[in-house]
Amino acid sequence: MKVKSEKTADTVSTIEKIKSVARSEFIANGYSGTKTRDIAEKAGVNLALMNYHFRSKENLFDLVMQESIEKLFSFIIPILNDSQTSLEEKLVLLSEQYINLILQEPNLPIFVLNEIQHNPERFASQIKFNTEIMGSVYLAQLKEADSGCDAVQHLITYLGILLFPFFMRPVMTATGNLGDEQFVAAMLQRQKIAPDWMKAILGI
Amino acid sequence: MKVKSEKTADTVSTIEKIKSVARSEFIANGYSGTKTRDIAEKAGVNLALMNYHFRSKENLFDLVMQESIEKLFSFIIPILNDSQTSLEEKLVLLSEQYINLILQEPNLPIFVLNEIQHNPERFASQIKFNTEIMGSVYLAQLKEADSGCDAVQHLITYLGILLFPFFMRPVMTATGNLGDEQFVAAMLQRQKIAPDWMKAILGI
DNA sequence: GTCTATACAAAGATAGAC
DNA sequence: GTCTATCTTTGTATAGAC
Repeated sequence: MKVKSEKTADTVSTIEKIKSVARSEFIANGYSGTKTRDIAEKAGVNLALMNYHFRSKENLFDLVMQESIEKLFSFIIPILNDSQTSLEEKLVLLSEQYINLILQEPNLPIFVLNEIQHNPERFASQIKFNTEIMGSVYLAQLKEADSGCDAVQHLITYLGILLFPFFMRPVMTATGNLGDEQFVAAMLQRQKIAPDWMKAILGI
Repeated sequence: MKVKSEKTADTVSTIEKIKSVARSEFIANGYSGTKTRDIAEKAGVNLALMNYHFRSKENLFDLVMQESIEKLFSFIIPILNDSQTSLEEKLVLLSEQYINLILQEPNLPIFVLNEIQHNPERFASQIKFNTEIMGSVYLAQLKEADSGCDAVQHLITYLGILLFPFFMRPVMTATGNLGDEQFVAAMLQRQKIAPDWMKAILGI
């Protein structure tokens, strides 16, 4: 029984180890830029183990994508659908929590959006944009704040204000305009100002 | 002489044909997602011809990247550095010309930024962010308009307002929230409003 | 100089024996 | 769970036809 539980524990940790390395490799290099041998090597496991636990590279990738899409989109849904908070409060919450989240994993947005672009129909079903976001309290509040412009526009704009700097990060840091620490500092500054910017756009 | 000029013309068109297909393939699938055989097939040329005209896949890719970076970044430099136009005029010009440009090639931004992220040091030298953009008249005018916040923040914000919707496009269209035509319509609407949004942010 | 057919090597993923 | 074999894909090199 001791042996058996150890085996189970090892199996779980091996699977998690592979998934963990796969996640960082896929996010760093994309699907086609990632080699299964690299994952196996960095996870310290035998190459064939990946095919034993997961059926294929594609399968493993789908797991990572599902997690990543969940993290990037579903994460904000509770904030968007809280009927107790005002629009202003939602803007603050979104800025705080979203930027904190992405600072932990700066390449998550471009990874997810890039892979979706390469394979839109494949991942479309996993994105809960229709009901949870398009029918959210947040969108209704945006519509109320500015009936002159489509609320979806404002939705996208605010996401862009919060996320786009992370797309530009490699450009800024690689060209030597910004150090890594300076980028983080800039994002923390942005985190505080962003809600005011959005309110200015909405005229509230 | 006639023969020679014809040969030259054919050569050019073959090279251009390959480059043209390579461009669209690389932009659609990224570097590692693109196979040389696909390029050859879609260009209707023999596979070995690619290695004859260009030395390698990497070489061909570098040409495409150089063009793409030029298109995405250097394109706006003349607008940014025109000392004859006001900040408000620059905002309008940027919105008009940038959105028109990207509507022609909607996946250009995410392609370029994604590849730069995969290989920052390699393409850093090609991005003229230091002098031409960081030292631009536009940035000085932004600084003048809002001394309370770093002008680079505003630079990034406006780029995000103009470009980020294109990153979200596959998400919107694939989930059935937006048709392709509706997306274009939304971008044309945004093209008109974006300068006003930015002025609201700047408080001018 | 331009293009084709073919061959080769390396890397990839997967399957099956142990 | 592991190791090895295999089969496919992919990038590149060569030899020669036009």
